Amino acid sequence: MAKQDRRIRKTRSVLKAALLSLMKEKSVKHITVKELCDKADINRGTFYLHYTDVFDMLEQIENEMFNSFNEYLDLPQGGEKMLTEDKFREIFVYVKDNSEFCQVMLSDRGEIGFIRKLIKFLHERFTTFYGNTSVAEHYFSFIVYGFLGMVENWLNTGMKESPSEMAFLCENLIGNKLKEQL
Amino acid sequence: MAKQDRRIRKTRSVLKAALLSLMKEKSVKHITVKELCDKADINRGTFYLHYTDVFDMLEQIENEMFNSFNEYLDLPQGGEKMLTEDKFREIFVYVKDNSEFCQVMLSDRGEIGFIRKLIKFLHERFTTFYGNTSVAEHYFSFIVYGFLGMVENWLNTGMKESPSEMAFLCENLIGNKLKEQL
DNA sequence: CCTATAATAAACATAGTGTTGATTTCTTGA
DNA sequence: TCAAGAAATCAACACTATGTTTATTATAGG
Repeated sequence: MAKQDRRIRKTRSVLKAALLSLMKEKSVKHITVKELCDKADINRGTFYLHYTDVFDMLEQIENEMFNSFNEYLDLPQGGEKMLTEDKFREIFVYVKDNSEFCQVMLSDRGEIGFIRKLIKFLHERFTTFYGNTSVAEHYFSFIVYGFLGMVENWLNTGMKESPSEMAFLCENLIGNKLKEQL
Repeated sequence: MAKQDRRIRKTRSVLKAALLSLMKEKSVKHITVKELCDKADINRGTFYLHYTDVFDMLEQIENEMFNSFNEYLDLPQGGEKMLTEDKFREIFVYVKDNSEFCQVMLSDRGEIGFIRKLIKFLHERFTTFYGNTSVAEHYFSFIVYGFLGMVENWLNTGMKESPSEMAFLCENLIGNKLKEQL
């Protein structure tokens, strides 16, 4: 897709900043188009040129984020996509670079669609280890959600460990110990 | 608390049914007080005698659910509260008995506050196994989220396994293998 | 049966919504 | 650099849902 008009980029960017800022104070469900536009100093009519409502806007932002996340990860299409320690590290780097956004979106001010998209995203990029029995599926869900839990905990405890350290923990836990045991 | 007036119970119950029913069609964020009351055949003014808005209503329902869940689980106050296989089974029984509600609330039509409350609930009722180092905290989050993942997967695949079977899987995974390994 | 209280009905001001048309400002590429 | 096209603004609009109030009716429970 061609690069879009600078005015469009600017409008969306300032609206995005305003939304993120408001979401630090209150849940997205209580944010109105009016106050968002006031905050961003954007004509309300302009908002409707881009989005249908606040939730639609958040969803578009989420989708952009997942697209950039996907490009960044650069996993081979089709074939085996099991995450290696390197890929785990890249994920933690990405999360750290977007920590402000991720933290808000995973908090109770966010919107459940983000978590659902994230689980789906991870689910598609982890590889099942142990066939496709229903038990294996349960274990697999356990691992995917568990990984999300570690990311969330890392974010909420100030990201004290480096991405490499976190990747090591993940590889150790998911890639080795669980694999041996299950 | 004393048992409340039958009319109150009836009003709330019919509103709750209407909300759940609407949430099967659309996300809670798009449900208005008006359509909810129309569906429930309740005067809109009556709604405001009980709740401030749809989100407030959902939150009250969530809280009632967690209170009943907590009573049902009947864990000893204060002391060690590590979940045993028996308790795991009880959780799956409870989820099954409330599967309609749980499924909607965990879907993208639900509200993120429910997941946050649920994680918090589980977090408080699992016992940490390995001290309180930051690494242990990460593993602990992994387990709590992982458990939620298994519950969600079980719900979304038609609850084919019995609660006892699921409890066995959990105990095996969380109580034994991970404990030995970490 | 009586009293208290919950639910109803109707009306109201208000705020936010979503859209429109005319106008101004800005961007881009020739 | 300038012209054409597109985006943003502004003001106005009808509309819908909100939240509250008042008077009235219905019902629960002692």
